[in-house]
Parts: sequence; structure tokens; C-alpha cells
Amino acid sequence: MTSTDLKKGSAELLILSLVEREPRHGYDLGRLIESRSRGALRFNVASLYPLLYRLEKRGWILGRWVEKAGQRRRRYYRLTPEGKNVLRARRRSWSEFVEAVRRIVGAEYA
Amino acid sequence: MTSTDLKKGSAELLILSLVEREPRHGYDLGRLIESRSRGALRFNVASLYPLLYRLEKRGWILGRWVEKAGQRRRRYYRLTPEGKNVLRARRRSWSEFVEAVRRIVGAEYA
DNA sequence: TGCCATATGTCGTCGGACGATATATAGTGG
DNA sequence: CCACTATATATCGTCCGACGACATATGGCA
Repeated sequence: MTSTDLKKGSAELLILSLVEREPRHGYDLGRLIESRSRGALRFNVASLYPLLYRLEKRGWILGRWVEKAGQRRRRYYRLTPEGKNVLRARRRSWSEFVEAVRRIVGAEYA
Repeated sequence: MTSTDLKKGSAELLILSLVEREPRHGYDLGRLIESRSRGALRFNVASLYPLLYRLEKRGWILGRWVEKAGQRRRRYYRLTPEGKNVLRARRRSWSEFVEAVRRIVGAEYA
């Protein structure tokens, strides 16, 4: 499991990326992060839900309650137009960050 | 400039990497991080010095005061054997982390 | 009936980066 | 000579995000 601190700046990028193509609900996002990272990344619910509220408050994602028979109510989030712009910028920042660390830590480890 | 949070888990890895081959002092480490990352990474002194004390307290680096005529006293840090092991593990964690994010965010952005 | 997976929510804590401020010295330009 | 800049280390208080723990609620299965 990756250290707590490594994750601190990447959480928003992960969520924005995952809701890019289709709306997703919180619990699903948590599972997706774990499965797609093959267990390397896992977010506590006490991080995940407040993070979603933060992103929604900033207008980057938009949530909508969906109730269906046979399941608990879910809140699905989709990426807003503003969120798309932020995602683009964050992806760029992320690449720059990784490249910067690579230059210092050594090419063979990036 | 990379966001504050992205840096949170990488700082220790950067320092350990930079003192791997030769002893370095704090101010120099700050400049090295900035120059080698081409300005992408910059650490405040209020982050940098406490970080060095932390690493030394854990026994991963060892500091030694050096006084020379014509310059202020400097504290040079070198990597300890334990620090070498930690560095190896941190490099591995870092690669895994980057790879995990890449899988979620999209290969084209890693 | 008990347990697990699903699904959302929140309190208090902890740790790390930062802005600001401080001290001290060597070198440079006016 | 004096102001300014770069060098070099140090620390206070703040802010913010991840976490452990706890809570609530429902559907399915043994």
C-alpha cells in the first residue's frame, strides 16, 4: 500500500479521471481506484466522501441522487465542463511532477 | 510550480536520492531540487530543515557541521546504511505509485 | 438470525508544507 | 562605508488532507 503522503495530491486527479467518461458513485470510485491500481491505491471513506463534496463545491463535478429498487440510494457524479478543463491542467501538472522527480531520483526509477 | 500536496510524499525520496552519492548541506539540497527539476519543484526552508532533522532522527541520514573560512557554517548530510535500504524501498514504492496512477489516469499522461 | 457487501456520512487526530520572521556572514555596487 | 543580495540555518503558527473509528441503512445468503 502506497504511503499516505504520496497520495495527497493525486486523489483529485484520480476522481476527475474516473468520472470523465461516465457518471460514477462514491463507493464505486473507491473500488475502481483499488482494482485498477491492483491494490496499490486505496482511499478511506473518510477521505473519499469529503473529497467528492469538495470537488462538487468547486463546480468540477456534479452529483445526482439515483434511487432504484433493490439497492441503496447512490449519488452519481459526472464531470462538468469546468471540471474537464481542470482535469486537463491536472494531467499536465502530474506529468511535469513525475518528470521532475524522475530527474532528481534517477531515470531508472521513473 | 507543482501543487503543495503532490509534493507531500516525495520530499523524503528526493533528499535521500540527492545525498546518495555525496554529502550535501540543506541550502544546497534546496537549490539542487529546484535546478534539477528545472523550477518545477521548490521547497520552503520551513519544510526543508525540519525534514532533514526528521530523516536524521530516524537514522537515515547523518549530519556533520563543517566550518570553513569565508563561508557560514554548513551542516552536511550523508546517507547511512539504513538510509540506503530505505531509499531502495522508497524508489520501489514511488515506481509502483506512479504506475498505479498511470493505470487510472490514462497511459498517455504518465 | 447473523453476517457480509453495499452505500453514504462524520468526528477528532495527526503530520507535513507553507508564509513569515529571524539571525548571521561574505561579496558587490554605488 | 553602506545598502543590498546571496548564502545558510532556524522556528512559530496555520492550514489542509488522509485516516481510524464509529455510525446508519439495506439487500442477499446461509
